[in-house]
Amino acid sequence: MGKARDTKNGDFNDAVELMFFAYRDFIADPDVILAAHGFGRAHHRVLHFVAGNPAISIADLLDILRVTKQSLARVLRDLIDGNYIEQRIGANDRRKRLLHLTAKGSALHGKLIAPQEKRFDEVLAAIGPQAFEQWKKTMRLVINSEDRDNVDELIKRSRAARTDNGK
Amino acid sequence: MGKARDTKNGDFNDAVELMFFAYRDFIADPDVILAAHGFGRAHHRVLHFVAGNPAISIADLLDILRVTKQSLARVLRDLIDGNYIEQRIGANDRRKRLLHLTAKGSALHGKLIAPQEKRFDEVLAAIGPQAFEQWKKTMRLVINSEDRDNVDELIKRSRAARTDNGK
DNA sequence: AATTTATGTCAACAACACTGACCCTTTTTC
DNA sequence: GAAAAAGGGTCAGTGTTGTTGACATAAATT
Repeated sequence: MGKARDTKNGDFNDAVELMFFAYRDFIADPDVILAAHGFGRAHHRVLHFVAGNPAISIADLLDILRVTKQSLARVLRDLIDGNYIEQRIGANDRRKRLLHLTAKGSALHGKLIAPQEKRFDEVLAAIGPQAFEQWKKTMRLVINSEDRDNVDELIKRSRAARTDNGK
Repeated sequence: MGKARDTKNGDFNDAVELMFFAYRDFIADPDVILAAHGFGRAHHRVLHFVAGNPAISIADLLDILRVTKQSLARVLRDLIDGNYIEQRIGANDRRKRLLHLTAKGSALHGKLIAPQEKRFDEVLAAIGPQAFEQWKKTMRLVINSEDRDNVDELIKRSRAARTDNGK
């Protein structure tokens, strides 16, 4: 009932609004490019996580995306048929179909992520590297605590994948 | 091609990943509650923005949600029929159907937003009020520049709506 | 040899978005 | 006052992306 408590609730509500609008604009960027290729956001997500996790298995990809394999199969089929992604049979375990971007897939992924990185480039320019680092730490805390380590790993792998490609 | 440039690109890619996972968990919270009521995320969004903008018109709500009126109509029908939202004919302009939450709608909205506010309460506890404010400023900059003032307005109205209800 | 794992696929269904075409009522404009 | 514009409602059809459930195949493990 005190003033402090009202302000506090307001803070959290603000955070909820900001999450909605920031994500809305962030995700809207690639839509135009996707539509030109006849793809949707589901295709984008697959492309993105295969880009960041070369040689990822179907099961691991399902774990990241948290969708059913039937749901993944549809968009993955489009991407494989369109020569954006290729499957390689696992050397150790020949049951696994390890996913890789083709040159075509890598090019599309680059186009899709460009406006999103540009968006954060502008944010960084506005607030400086220190505040940007703080923002990233905060965003990490928004993630479920039990998943934070996994996300750390994903980000690490994604960095490595980018360096390997000399990108 | 220098080391600094690689690191910089890595930063932006990190930001993209963080947006994805943070939003995924953030939005997953209310799903269980929604499912129990036979509602989906579209219902949640309508409920949320009517809560924050009492007496909002259909056109203004469409502008926030950025969906077609046919798409809105379906979920709005569910919410009105279920007595979560009521329409009042505009006093000045009798063409308008101004939307309000009923007590039932307000109660459901409260239940839906609770886990999300709790999530940010924990973030605040972890990083402190100053870093939290900085995070909010940064998130605002992630929003399209032409929309930031509108979001400021929405947040202001939402605060006012909450104070009026003595919440 | 039997079981489990990794993956693929068929079928049906539901939520939520879209376009396009109308309609009615009310307000504004000429 | 008539015509046009604005606000809203609705019907019909379609597409993407998600779901369950069932079943199939090949390869690895027990």
